[in-house]
Amino acid sequence: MPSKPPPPITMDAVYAAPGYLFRRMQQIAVSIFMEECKAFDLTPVQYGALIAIHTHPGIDATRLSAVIAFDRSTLGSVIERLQAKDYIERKPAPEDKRIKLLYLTKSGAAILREIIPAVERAQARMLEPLKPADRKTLMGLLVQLVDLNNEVSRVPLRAEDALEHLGKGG
Amino acid sequence: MPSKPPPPITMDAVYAAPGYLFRRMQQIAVSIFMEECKAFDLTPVQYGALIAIHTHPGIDATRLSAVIAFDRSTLGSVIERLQAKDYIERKPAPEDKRIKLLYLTKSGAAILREIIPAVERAQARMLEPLKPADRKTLMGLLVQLVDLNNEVSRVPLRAEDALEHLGKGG
DNA sequence: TGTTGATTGACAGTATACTGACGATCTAGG
DNA sequence: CCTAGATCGTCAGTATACTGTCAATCAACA
Repeated sequence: MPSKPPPPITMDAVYAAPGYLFRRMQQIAVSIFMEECKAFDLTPVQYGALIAIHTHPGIDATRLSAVIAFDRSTLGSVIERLQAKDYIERKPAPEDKRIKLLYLTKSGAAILREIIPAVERAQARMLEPLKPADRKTLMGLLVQLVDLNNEVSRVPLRAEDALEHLGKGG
Repeated sequence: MPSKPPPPITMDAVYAAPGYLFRRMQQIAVSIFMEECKAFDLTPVQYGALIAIHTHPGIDATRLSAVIAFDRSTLGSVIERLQAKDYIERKPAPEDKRIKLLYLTKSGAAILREIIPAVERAQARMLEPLKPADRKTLMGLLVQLVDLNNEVSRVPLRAEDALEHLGKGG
C-alpha cells in the first residue's frame, strides 16, 4: 500500500502560514510606530513599560514583566535605557533587599503625555487599510487568540494577580 | 473655550493596541514553532529561508530578502548559520563577482522534507483555540492587512518580480 | 572610454527576545 | 536558629531586526 506522495514545496508554505503573517505584521507595526513617534526616541517596548510603571508606581521588574508580558531578561536592559534617559528611577525596597522599585520621573510622565497622540495615530494607521467593520473583527479575534494562547508564551500575561503581593493588601 | 481634558492613562493603552497584540501573537507563534520543531534545530526564519532557496535555487541574498521580506542585514548571519549547519552552500556567480548564489545541500533538502509536518502542526496549533470559521476570517484579514501595508515595512515583499532579473529571461 | 551612480555583500551599533545559569536574599519547615 | 527551596536581579550566549556605512563591483551614459 503506497503512501500518499508529499505535496510539492511552494512559497505558500511560507506566505500562507499564520506564523509568517504574524511576523510580517509585527514588523510593519513597529515600523509605523517608529515613524509616527520618531520625535520622541521611544520604542514600542519602552512605551509599554512607561505606561505600566505609570499605572503601577513602585512596581518591581519581575511584576512589571508579568503585567506587560515582556521577557524578564530583556526587561533589564529596557529599564536601564529608560533610566539612562531619565524617564524612570529605581529605589531599593526597604523590606526586601532583592527588589528595586520603579517610578516615573517628571520627564517620564511628561513624555508619556506628549507621545500618546502619536502612538494613537500609529495604532490607527496599522489597521487603516481595512474597512472599519473588519478592523473590529480582526481586533476581536486577535484578543481572543492571544488570551487563549496566553500560557504558551514564556511570560504569560498576569495583569491583575501580579499586583496582589505588592503591598496593597493581600 | 477650555480644551477637552485628556483621558486617563490605563493599561488599555497597551492591551487594546493592535501593535501590542501583534507583538504578543508573534512571540506566541515563535514559541509554538520552536516547541514543535525542537528536534530539528531550525528557527522560523531559517525555515523560511530554506523554503525560498528550495523554490528558487541559485537565488542571491538580496533577492532572497525580497522574496521572504526579511531584512537584508540580518539575512547575512542567517545564511552563515545555515551554511555552518551544512544546509546550504554558496557559489560565486561567474558573471557578477559581487553575487553569491545560494543552493540547498542534500542535508538541507532532507531536513526540509522532514521538518514540514512539524511546521504544519505548529501553524495549526497557533490558530487551534479559535473556531474553524474564525480561523479563516482571521487569516483572510491578516493576509489583506499585510498586503495593503506591504510598502510600509523596510523590506517590502517582492515575490514575483524579484526573480525577473535572475537569468530566466528578462 | 572614463566617470557617475546603483547594487551587492559585509560590518558596526543599537534594541528586542529567549535559554540557562548565578549570587544575594527571602521564606518556610523543622 | 538554620537549612532547603523559592524569588530577585543580573549576566553570558544565541538569534532576529533595523540604521547607517563601506569597499568592491557593475551598468549606463556622456
